[in-house]
Amino acid sequence: MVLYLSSTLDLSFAALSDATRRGIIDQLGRGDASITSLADKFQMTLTGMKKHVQVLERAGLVVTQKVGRVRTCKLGNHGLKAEAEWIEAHRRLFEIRFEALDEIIGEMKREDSDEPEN
Amino acid sequence: MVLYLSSTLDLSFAALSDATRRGIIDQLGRGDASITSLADKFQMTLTGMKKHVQVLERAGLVVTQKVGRVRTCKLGNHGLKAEAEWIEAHRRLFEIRFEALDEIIGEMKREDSDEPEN
DNA sequence: TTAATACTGAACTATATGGTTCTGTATTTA
DNA sequence: TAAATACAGAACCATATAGTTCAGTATTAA
Repeated sequence: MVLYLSSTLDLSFAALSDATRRGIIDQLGRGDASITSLADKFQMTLTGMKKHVQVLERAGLVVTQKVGRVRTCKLGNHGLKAEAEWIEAHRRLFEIRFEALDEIIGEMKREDSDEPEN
Repeated sequence: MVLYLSSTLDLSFAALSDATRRGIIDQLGRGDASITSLADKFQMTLTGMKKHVQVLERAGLVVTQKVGRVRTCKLGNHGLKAEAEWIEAHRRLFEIRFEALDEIIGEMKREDSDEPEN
């Protein structure tokens, strides 16, 4: 289980690290969209938007298809499963650290109340 | 709920987009570590490791403290909550798209079986 | 007190990101 | 057929990342 050898996580987390791209995902959740309509919505040049879409595509989060002169973008069949799993597994890890900390604090308090109040 | 205006998600997802940094988090889950020990573990120069730790620190995932000449790194009280929430919310979004797709496929099949087999 | 350790910071390299403009091409629409 | 639309791609810019080396400082150990 060598989680840190996955380059798909590299690509998807990198894709999600930009607010515009997270916004594109939100938007595509409401319905498919052309590059132009996304560029309008996010006030960006067509070329700029195309690059964002490419980053999302490389990560498998978005798929596109060109029909005629319009390239339509939609959410991919990615599902964010591996990402959710990584995050959940490591949330537990962070929690464990705090539980350990709580124990230490608990012990300190117990020791404290054991001591005679002089 | 303008999710795409959060720069904390930018920082944390960017921090998580590198395999070495995800590995550092794994390692710190097993116990606190100095920059040197992490550099050894990940076969990297001290300076290179310090940069990775700084990225994790900026994202709040790791905290460090220098005692004497040793800087000790530990997991921060971050908890990956916002990240988990974003991912979970959007997993549902991807699922909805597929449910919609399933419906379409279902309809296609029904239409198919409705048609006389000629 | 000298030597080793652990870091800090500057400087450099190569590559990626996030954006632009400008030019060209294919497809529609009028 | 001519004009408008939608994109593709090259080139450029500034900044960030991922790494290095090299020189310095502060601690600790011998």
